[in-house]
Amino acid sequence: MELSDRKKRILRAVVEKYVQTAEPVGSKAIVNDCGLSVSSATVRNEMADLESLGLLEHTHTSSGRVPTAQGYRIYVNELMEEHRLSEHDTDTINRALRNNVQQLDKVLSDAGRLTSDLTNYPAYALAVSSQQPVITRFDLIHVDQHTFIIVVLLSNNTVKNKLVHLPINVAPETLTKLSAVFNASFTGIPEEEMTPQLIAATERASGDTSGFVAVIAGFAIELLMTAKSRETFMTGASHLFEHPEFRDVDKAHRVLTYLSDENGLLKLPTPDKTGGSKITIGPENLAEELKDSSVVVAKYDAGSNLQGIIGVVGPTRMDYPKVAARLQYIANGLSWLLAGGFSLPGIDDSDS
Amino acid sequence: MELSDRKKRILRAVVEKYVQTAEPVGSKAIVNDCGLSVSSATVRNEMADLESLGLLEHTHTSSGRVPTAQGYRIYVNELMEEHRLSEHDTDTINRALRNNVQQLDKVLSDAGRLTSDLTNYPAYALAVSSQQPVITRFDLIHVDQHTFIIVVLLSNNTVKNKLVHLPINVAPETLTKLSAVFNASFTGIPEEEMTPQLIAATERASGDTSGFVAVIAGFAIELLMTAKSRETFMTGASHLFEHPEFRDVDKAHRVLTYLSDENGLLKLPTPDKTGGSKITIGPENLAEELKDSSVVVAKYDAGSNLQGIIGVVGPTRMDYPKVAARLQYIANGLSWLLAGGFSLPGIDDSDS
DNA sequence: GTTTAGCACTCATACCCGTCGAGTGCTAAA
DNA sequence: TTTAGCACTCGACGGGTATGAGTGCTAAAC
Repeated sequence: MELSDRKKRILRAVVEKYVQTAEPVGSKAIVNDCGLSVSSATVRNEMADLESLGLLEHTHTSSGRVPTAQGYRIYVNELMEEHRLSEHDTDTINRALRNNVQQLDKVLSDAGRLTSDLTNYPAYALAVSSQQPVITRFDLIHVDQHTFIIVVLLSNNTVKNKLVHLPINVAPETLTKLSAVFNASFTGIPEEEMTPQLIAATERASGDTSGFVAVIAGFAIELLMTAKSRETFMTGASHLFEHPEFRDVDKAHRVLTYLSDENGLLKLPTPDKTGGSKITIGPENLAEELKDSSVVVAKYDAGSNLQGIIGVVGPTRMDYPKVAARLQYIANGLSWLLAGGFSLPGIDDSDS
Repeated sequence: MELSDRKKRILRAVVEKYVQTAEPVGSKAIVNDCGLSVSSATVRNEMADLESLGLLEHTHTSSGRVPTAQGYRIYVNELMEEHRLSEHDTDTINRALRNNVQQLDKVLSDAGRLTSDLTNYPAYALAVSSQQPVITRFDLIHVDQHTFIIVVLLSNNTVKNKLVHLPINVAPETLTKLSAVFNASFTGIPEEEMTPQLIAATERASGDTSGFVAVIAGFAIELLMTAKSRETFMTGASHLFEHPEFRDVDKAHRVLTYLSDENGLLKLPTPDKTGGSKITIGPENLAEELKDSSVVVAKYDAGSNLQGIIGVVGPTRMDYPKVAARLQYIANGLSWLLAGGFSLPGIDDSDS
């Protein structure tokens, strides 16, 4: 089915007006606003056609029309124009990126917070790891008699650490020796190969009788297990209430509860191969709780396993061009920043 | 003013019934429930007295009474009994603590999440640092030709790290040398003493011309600045909607927005010296947004600057004894765990 | 054939009003 | 001091009516 030009213009006008006002739009308003040189009656006829095509709908006989999910879909696919971000927008985003993305193991939460702040929707962030993570490096740092720090570099380029107190004496030399042992025996192997046998063997090899090896191995296994399950983050919940469709407390509660649950977040849409942002409208969402919300996602990719997804959730009545453009810009910025663009302020280093 | 015994019993009954049902409670219900051997008329008289004392209130002439903030205060101070946690509760909390508190620099978020899950209220967590943080130790870990990791131990026992890419070659020996330089020049000094002069001097001393020193010093300053401003975390927002007093979207929105803002969190109540949990009821809150909500906070303390606050926010109609007991138990558990109770599973290590 | 004006129709919203019931305050008796 | 009785108040609920926006349809105009 191919829509006539005039139908397209009307559909587009309905979507944009509705996005703006949150009120059903009538034929008269269309004529006034979008400069068609026909009467409202003509527009009414066209709108009736659009309705029978399933692109608009009526809550009741009278009172204006509202786009259906399918209507939004056509709008997103065919009618909307690329939103050009204003210089002010790009400036704000650039500044926020520079100032807020700090530690690597906080990328997720920083990215989420940023996305939410800059789009005014609740945002979620997911870490994507294409490969099974392994440990690439161990370090044991001596702090005092009873205390040391385990620092572990994972293959996805994040660094994890743990401060350990032991009731026994910890000599710096022991730590040096142990870290060599660990770097020899535990790097590069996935979690399921860290068997009790391997640990026992390492314990024998290092002559450790005080449980050091067991503690460190335990930490390593724990890390790999949590790194395997994708990490998630959600923030900006309060933005939900800025939209009249969430004045229904139960609806808001449902969506919020869904977003607060890690398992829910993992089931949210992910962008497809093309790399652009992806828009999922209302019932296109798999989750029952989001059947009348929309999700926009984009992907950041700084190579070597440092990849992730940022997305926002809002009502189906959403300014898709604007949100998609901002999200994409943020994702690109993150990619650049994480790929090393941040490491030396003032020196441009934009490889890979 | 000292209340008669009967008045106390009635006030207590009103509070507890109202907490349970969320409906104004009438004189008849009191007689039925709390086994007083007087008629409802007598109770009515007593309630009228309590009202003129400002402990109960009426929305309108008819329909039952509701405790005022002052009524709750009296209840909390004088009438409520210590809530004994069931074995099931303590088991759940213990298990959750063991399983969820992992990395030291995630204590805040883990503690918050836990608190929210176990109390069914939105929870907040704040890190408390009694002293100005300084860096106690630097390590530079070589990763590959262009990449290394900065690991920094702060005086508050948290570990921060950053992965750095540089466009120039990074030799392992250089890193070893530099880390010695940094450990000599930059440990133990607060942020405001990290002047450009000091950095320039260090740069000269180490013979560095490629900007290493500047990058690392920049990171150090950034760290100290963020560590100075207290860290905050909020989670469990969706629990707010489980309480009928937040069916008013605007009210919920106000509270949520307040809690989502770091500056808001920092102004929330903090426990006082005694160490027990502290309860702040309705208008006792400084923040306008929380004038009809209540806050319960407790403090965890694992010595040596590893201290923090966990708290929950809910309607004034809150089961104070239960919430306070749980919060206190969680806080104690955290203290124990962070003080080293976790380091060697199976070995009991409950010093400091 | 397409467009337009006119008109009857529909439905959400707001408002008013009477009823109902829970719970009170007061008074007079126990 | 306590209790029973009674009038009173006020929110919740339901139905009836007015209002107004915006439609669908039809017949005339282009």
